[in-house]
Amino acid sequence: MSSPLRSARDRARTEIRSAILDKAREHLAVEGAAGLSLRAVARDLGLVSSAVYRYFANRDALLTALIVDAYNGLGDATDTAIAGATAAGRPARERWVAGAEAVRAWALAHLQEYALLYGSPVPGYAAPDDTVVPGTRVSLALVQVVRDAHDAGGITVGTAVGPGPVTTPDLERLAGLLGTTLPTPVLFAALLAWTQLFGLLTFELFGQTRGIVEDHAAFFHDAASTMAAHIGL
Amino acid sequence: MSSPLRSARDRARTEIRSAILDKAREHLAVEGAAGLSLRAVARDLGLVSSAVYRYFANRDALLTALIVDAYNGLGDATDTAIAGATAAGRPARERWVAGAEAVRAWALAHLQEYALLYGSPVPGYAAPDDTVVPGTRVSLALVQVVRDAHDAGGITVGTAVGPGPVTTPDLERLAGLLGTTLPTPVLFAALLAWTQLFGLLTFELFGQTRGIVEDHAAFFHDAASTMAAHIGL
DNA sequence: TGTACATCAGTGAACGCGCGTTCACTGATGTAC
DNA sequence: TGTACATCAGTGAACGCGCGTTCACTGATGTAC
Repeated sequence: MSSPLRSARDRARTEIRSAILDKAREHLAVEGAAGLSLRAVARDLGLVSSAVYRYFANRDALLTALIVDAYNGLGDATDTAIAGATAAGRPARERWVAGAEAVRAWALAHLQEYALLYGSPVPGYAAPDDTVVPGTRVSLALVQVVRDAHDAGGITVGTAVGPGPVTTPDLERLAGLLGTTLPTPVLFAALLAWTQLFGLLTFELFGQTRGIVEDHAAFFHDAASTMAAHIGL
Repeated sequence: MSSPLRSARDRARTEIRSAILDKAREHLAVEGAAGLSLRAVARDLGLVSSAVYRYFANRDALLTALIVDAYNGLGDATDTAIAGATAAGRPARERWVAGAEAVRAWALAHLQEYALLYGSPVPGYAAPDDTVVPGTRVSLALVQVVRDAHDAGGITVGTAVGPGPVTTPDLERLAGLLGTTLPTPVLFAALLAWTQLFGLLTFELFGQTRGIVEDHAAFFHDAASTMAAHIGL
């Protein structure tokens, strides 16, 4: 507290906390969330299982930390990709595709973490509020591309079918929540693209498109471009 | 074998087998696939755990039976809905939407079974070949609507962005597999709609759209119509 | 129709396993005087 | 700078739990003569 440098105890604390998280991520990658065990993680670190309780209140707290980190990793990857495309002066559609492909790249590299975020809910685990904000990062990054394009006048609304009379108020509420003036048909298309993006990834990662799609990267690229086109980018 | 009526033993066998499956489905609905336990199922049926092994070789065999039944339940529901819409003389787009909404209705009524089929893979479980054919039923039912419409000349291809040069051969291979002459842009759009349909459902069921979409039924309806429009129905 | 044997559903005990969490403890690190 | 006390990371044993699977067995059902 009084020292400008953190104490040895303090340093050790953060280091070991990360070591636990890293090892837990390793286990997650092999066993999945349901098979993640405090005891196994402790064992692998040469710790006694009860020692982990100095760092995480219980198994759920460890899971929550993993979820928050995963959301942030995904958020960072997407932000970086979009920022890069923006810096390179790429048009909105390509920025959107770059963001989408960053999501895919992260998901492929972190399969079980992706499953933790977007797969079946872990039975008996209720995500606490801490996970909400990091969880919105990807969606916000992607919708920001659409907002920028719209602000620059670069969106042509021409979707065949838009939202119906029941869905429209829902979208207006959402627009208010986002503090944006995006027209509802555009927001509708963006929402659809969002669900499609993750639907596609989930199918690819969980093996539903096995035997149907061969070149997943190419298919994803074409799909992402199509989504962007539907949004009007 | 010689008797026209099945023996008491035989009847008991099929009945108890179904009782085990029913109880397993109940447990699945509460605990999820990872928490499904042979012992708990046996206990609830007043059986000793080892007795279950007279009916299923092991836990994985039980899971497989649940998966096959679930795929068939979903397939039946979809077939019935589409057949009903066809019998009522509804146009192709409405037939597609009817099929999609049947998938949603089934999924809502069988959340954990849906998760078993389309959620995170169960760690350590590899679905055997028996599950492949039932697994394709929904997709085939939906694509059949598109084929019928195409055969009747009812498809207007006008998608903004189609498949690229890498994806096109993939789609031609798939068309061959299906034994259809659907143009690749239509097949591409159908594939996208398929992934979007399940992406949307997964988001709704797993709570990703909580706080974003209020009236899920209406949103789904609008989304399904939009997908159909993108296919050209 | 009656008897002898074969089949097989269900039993109960056991094997060997891993899990999350609690708790009194020890000894090293940090802090206040 | 040195000492006394407070903090707290890590220990090791224990509690109580549930799991999948195997195996020798019993007794009822089915079958062949």
